[in-house]
Amino acid sequence: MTELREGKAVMTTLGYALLALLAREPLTGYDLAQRMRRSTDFFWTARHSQIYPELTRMEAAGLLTHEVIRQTERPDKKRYTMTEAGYVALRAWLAQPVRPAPERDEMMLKTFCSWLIEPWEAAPIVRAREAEHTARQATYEAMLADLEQHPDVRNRRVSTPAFSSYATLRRGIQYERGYAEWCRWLAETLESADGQDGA
Amino acid sequence: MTELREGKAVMTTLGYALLALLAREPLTGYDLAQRMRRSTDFFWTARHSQIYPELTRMEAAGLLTHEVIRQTERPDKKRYTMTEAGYVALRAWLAQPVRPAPERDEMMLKTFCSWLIEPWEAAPIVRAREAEHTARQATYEAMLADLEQHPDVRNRRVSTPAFSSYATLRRGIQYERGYAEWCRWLAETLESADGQDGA
DNA sequence: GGACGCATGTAATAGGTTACATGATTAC
DNA sequence: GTAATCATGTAACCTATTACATGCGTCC
Repeated sequence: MTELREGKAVMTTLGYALLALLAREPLTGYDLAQRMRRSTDFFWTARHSQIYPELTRMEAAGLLTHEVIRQTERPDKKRYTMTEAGYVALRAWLAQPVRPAPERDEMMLKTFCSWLIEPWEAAPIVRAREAEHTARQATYEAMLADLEQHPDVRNRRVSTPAFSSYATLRRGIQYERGYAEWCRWLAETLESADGQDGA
Repeated sequence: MTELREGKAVMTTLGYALLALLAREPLTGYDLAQRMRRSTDFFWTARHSQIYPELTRMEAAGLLTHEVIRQTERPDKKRYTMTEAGYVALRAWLAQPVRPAPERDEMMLKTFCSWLIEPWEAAPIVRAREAEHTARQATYEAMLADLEQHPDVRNRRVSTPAFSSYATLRRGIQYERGYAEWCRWLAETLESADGQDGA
């Protein structure tokens, strides 16, 4: 049996994020980097500079294998495929409880000291965030509309990749909608309070 | 004029988080560490090992000063107070747009590959998260009830620390409620799907 | 007697970002 | 010509966590 952690190579969350994507289809490091750059539909981000070394480490640990795809018009690429050991590791991780994540939200931090600036100064920043969240909500909703057509989603076949994507998307939409709503409330409060409440 | 960044000491977000707390009242490193350990009511976390050196750096940059409070029964402590330069720096940061934060949510990551395990295996993990978010929602709601008694909040005096705390708390509650709701939906779907949808 | 709270610090390591590096093809 | 996409990698740096370190007083 090939052991997973030889020297001191313990799995990182990034590693599991890569496995999460590779569990669905074989991908190259470049593909993975693209999916992890902007967190649309996916909930973990990383740059290629972090991904390439991680893939190498994971392959050394026996969780992945790769095949080189030679190309003439473009650079050659490595397509990574999960091994059985990879699936075992991912399933083992899934069964473990979720570790509480440290909350770090710059918008909230600014809101916390928004009393230091004038309402008319603060309001536009809040409005900008509102627009961002509303836009992302719209993007997610379009993706959801597509996914809802999928038979696995319609039939609530929960043990399918399509349903899992559907579940995360629902949370994404809820998150963006909620954030946008809160921004709207705060912006309106700041705007209406402006004038009658000086520094 | 005392310059803020002499060598290469640029402000970090942690620095602003510390200023955000110190803008309300002078505090010791220990006090700050306590407020930043668990993100109840506050939205930035850090350990004391990160806080103490940062305070030293910020004082060197002229944003803070400290006075030693001698104690006999307990160790002496340093109480940090913001300087005018500190307020200027914090306000300047506040006026800048919020940088988009990388989304990293382990629960979402697990949901994304929940199709790999049986519904009856996934459901308890989701239920555990639901309980956590519901509990935090309750904590925040109790804090909100208190804050709503505050005259600055009742009169919508937005340029007060009390109102700023109120605004962040509202978002906190909304966040926890939303997350809990989504967990409930997912858990129920997984539980009801169990049996009629095998691997 | 041992754990916990007060109170401050440093050192080692892990995790993540930015920048450096290369090189072909395609689109404006 | 200039930028963008494809494709992979390394190096330097910054941020954050874990662990090490000290020492007194109180509570169980």
